[in-house]
Amino acid sequence: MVATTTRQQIVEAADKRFYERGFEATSFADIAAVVGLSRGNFYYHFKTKDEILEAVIAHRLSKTRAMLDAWEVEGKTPTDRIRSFINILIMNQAKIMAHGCPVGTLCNELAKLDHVAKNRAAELFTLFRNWLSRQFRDIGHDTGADEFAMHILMRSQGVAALATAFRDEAFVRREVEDMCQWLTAQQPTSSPK
Amino acid sequence: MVATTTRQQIVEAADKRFYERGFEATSFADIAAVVGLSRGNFYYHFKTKDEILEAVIAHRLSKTRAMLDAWEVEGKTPTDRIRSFINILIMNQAKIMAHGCPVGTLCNELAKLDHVAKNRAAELFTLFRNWLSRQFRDIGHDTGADEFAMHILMRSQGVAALATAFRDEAFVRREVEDMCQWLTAQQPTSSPK
DNA sequence: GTCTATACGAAGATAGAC
DNA sequence: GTCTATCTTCGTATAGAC
Repeated sequence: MVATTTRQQIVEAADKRFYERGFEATSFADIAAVVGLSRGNFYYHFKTKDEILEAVIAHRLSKTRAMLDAWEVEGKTPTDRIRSFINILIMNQAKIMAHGCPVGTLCNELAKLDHVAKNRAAELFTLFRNWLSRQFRDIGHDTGADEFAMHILMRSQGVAALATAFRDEAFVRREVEDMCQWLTAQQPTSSPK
Repeated sequence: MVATTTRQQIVEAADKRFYERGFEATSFADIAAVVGLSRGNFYYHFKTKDEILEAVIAHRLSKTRAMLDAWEVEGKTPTDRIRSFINILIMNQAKIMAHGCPVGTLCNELAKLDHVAKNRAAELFTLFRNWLSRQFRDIGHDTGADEFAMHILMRSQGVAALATAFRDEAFVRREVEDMCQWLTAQQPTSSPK
């Protein structure tokens, strides 16, 4: 068994609260209460709020890499793997309807605050972007793979945003279905040039 | 000339700050400083922050209605009018890259705060949705017009989100072009059934 | 490594003078 | 309708005891 350090607990609690409530709206007392720490002790682990944010982003980057690696192993074909990505919208539907996409909403908030960590948070997008790009290359798209990656990323962001505003499950299902159809249509023709 | 009331000035300053910095991150002092008011006097006009938010949303709804009405007059065909909508992504590119979509980011923030006004803010989306839906009906889509409206709304949200994160003008142009092509492809066949 | 106590400023909000 | 003064709460941050 892995002993969960206090630091880890703080990062996980902060991660959750930042996602559910937002970075600005989350206070130290808020996080400390979840972990069961006094506010004073908090500063032993993190000196400033920005330090916690950096730790949370690093934690999310690490979790995301692990998830992408898992999809790499599970999916038989690149197309299957991309479907894993699209399906997050279904898997996390309830959370997305309540709090939006964790990546998109964090990037938006940090952009507004013009926060030093805004580009660091965007690395989360880059992780997905590069992974998707590689899948499209593996399908056979020697050119345009990155454009395809951005397109599918864009769609998932759009669906998440409207899912939060309208909380319409049928809409989410429909758009996921449409994304999968689009994906199928992107298979390069097997006929020779 | 229209005498700008202090109340109007407050609403417009709050509107701008809420968009550029976010609702939570904007303080009374912040808005008061822009208008040139003391904090104390502020409360003569608005009792709570939520009251300002409601006034800002009402103001945005009114501005949006005026914009949609203008597009209605300017655009010769429904397709032209929908293009006006798509083109906001180009027109407001710089602002979107810095602060995201005003509607999407507000809805996201209020959803996280589980704020009483979150559904009120979503009415801004509904305005666009219904307007787009009507355009698609006018094109000739007796069924599915709302689905088309949601699809185009979804795409514009997705583009805005990634524009903020990556600040890539080429990406925005490419996706706008792709949306316009999609739109053209949605013209119902003129051939009889 | 964890606690209590405390400093400090910012923010929301109120009372009352002008 | 605008101001100053004031209150309270909260959030960030520090010092120092256990």
